[in-house]
Formats: sequence, C-alpha cells, structure tokens
Amino acid sequence: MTPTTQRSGWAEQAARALTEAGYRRGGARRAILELLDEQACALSAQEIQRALGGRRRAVSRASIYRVMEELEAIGVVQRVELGQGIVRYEAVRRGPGHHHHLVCDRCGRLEPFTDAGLERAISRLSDRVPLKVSVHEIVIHGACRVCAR
Amino acid sequence: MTPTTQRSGWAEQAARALTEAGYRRGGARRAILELLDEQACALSAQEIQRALGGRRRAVSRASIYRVMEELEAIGVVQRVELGQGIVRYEAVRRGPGHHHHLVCDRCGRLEPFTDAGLERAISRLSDRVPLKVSVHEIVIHGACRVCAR
DNA sequence: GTTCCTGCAAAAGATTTGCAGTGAC
DNA sequence: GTCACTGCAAATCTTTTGCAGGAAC
Repeated sequence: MTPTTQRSGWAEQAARALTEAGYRRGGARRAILELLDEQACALSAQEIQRALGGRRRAVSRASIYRVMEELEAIGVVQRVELGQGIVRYEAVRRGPGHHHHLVCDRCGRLEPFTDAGLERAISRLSDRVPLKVSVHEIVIHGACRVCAR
Repeated sequence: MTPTTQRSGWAEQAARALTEAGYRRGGARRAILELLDEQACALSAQEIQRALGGRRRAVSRASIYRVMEELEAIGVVQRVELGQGIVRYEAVRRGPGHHHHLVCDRCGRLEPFTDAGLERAISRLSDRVPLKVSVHEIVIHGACRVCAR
C-alpha cells in the first residue's frame, strides 16, 4: 500500500540523461538530483530549498525552478499539483516507487499510495486516448483519520 | 468518450446548498453558479472573470476567489490543477458530467474524458484507503495530435 | 578560453486580505 | 436596520527573468 523510499540509480540515470541532453554537471543540479532520489513523495520548491540549505550545498530558489524545468523537460521529474496551489516535484520512476497521492484537504497531509487495479485501468485507457501519453497523475482528496473525527 | 455540457439542476442544487449553509444570494454568486453550470470543463479564475464580464454581470476577481472558496467548502465545486500552476474550478457532478482531464503539455489544450473502468477501480480503492474520500482527480499528460507531429 | 550554470535582485502573476459602500433579508 | 456581500486597492506569495560573476569542459 505504501511505497518505500527508493535509492535506486535514479539520480545516476537522471544525470546521464542530462549529459546526453547537453547539460553540464553543476553543483546545484547534483544536489537537487541526490535530494529527489531520496524522497518517497513529492516536494515543493520551498521544501527543496530548505532541505538543501540544511543538509548540503544551499541552492537558490531561482536555480531550483530552473533545474526542475530542465528535469521535467527530459522526463525524469514530474510536476504534481495537489490542491494547495503549490507545485510539487518528484522523481519519475517505473515499477516500484511509482505512486499516486492522498491529500487531506483540512490539514494538508500528503500520503503516497499504489494500486495495481488503477494502473491497469490507466494503462488500458492510455491506448485509446487522443494523446501521446507521457505521465499520469491521480489525486484522492478527503479527510484523514485525525481530521475526520 | 467526451462528455457533453450539462444544464441539469446543478446551479439550483448549489444555490440551495449555499442557502442551507447560511449564505445569502448575492448577484456575484448567482452569476458564477449559472456560468459554471453551463461549462463542460474546468475554468480558471481569469476565464471566469472574462466570461462574466462579457455576457452578464461583471464580477471582481476577489469575489470570484471568495465565492469559489465557499462553493468548494460546501462540496459543490472542485478545484483542479492541471499542470500550468493555475487553479481551475468546476462543478462537482455525479454520474453523467463527471469526467477527468487530458492535458497537452506543449500547447496547454485541455480535454475532458470519462472511463468506466477507471471509475470502478477508483471506487474499489476508495473503500480501502485511510481517508474519508470526498473527490478524486485524474490527469493524463502528453502531447496532443497536433503537437505530437 | 568559451559557454553554460548560478545567485541575486527585480519583475511578473496569481491569490488573499482590509476596508468601505451596497444589497439581501 | 442589521449583517452579509462585493469591489477596489494593497499586500502576500510563488514563479520567472535579467544580469554579472564563477564553474565546467
């Protein structure tokens, strides 16, 4: 039900993809890739900045947005918007690690989930849709156990 | 595949829900409800303002945001975020009219779709999730026929 | 050495809030 | 007549952009 943190070779794959796309390997990019690789769920730009400032090389907000844009363009990162008007980012993974989101609309709590039935339905649907599909995003809104009381 | 515009009693239901929740029936609220009832798909605050200014009573941006917040709180409107960092709003409908979204990430084109298999999977999942579910949102990203060429 | 990458500060948007006038009941 | 609703303008917050110095190749 709940996916675990992945420390696969995602960061390495992503770095390779960047190189192939003609990008250089700056410090900000490396720090961001490493951070994202450790996350089990999506982070906002603000959260990324805080996390980087605390634990390793600080990175400016502008660079975060620029790098995320590049990473999204080459398809290794996905933007997700979960209802608070804030954009979040997460590593695109296939198989394990791939997940969707439960959001508590009262307290803002965020939780990842996976569901094989849903993925099958999406996969079937993707073939019949007038779109060359890249990624999909499923968000379930509600009240979490604490807030529903 | 593509849902049609609904001109059900949604606006009336929503107006009743507002009254029950203790709200009065101002001009801005009425205009917004009528507009939303006619839409087949989600609108941004900006689009709502333009549409209202052209065809009927003009409504200020601030009022649009305030009204949408109320409508969302009583559960008749849903915020949807489709990847351009812009919040959109649409009427919550059950059965016909209920739909999800295809987004072309290149040109921004937005198209609604429905899928029974997906709804069944979501419905089964909703019972097993640690959340009192209110609404769900599915977004499929990709390149539309025109852009994919 | 050249070209790309970053940070800083300013700009551009979207959304929210304070306040005063208007309208619903 | 009272209290809620609305518009306007200002404030806040997120994201983008311009520019100059520093880093990768």
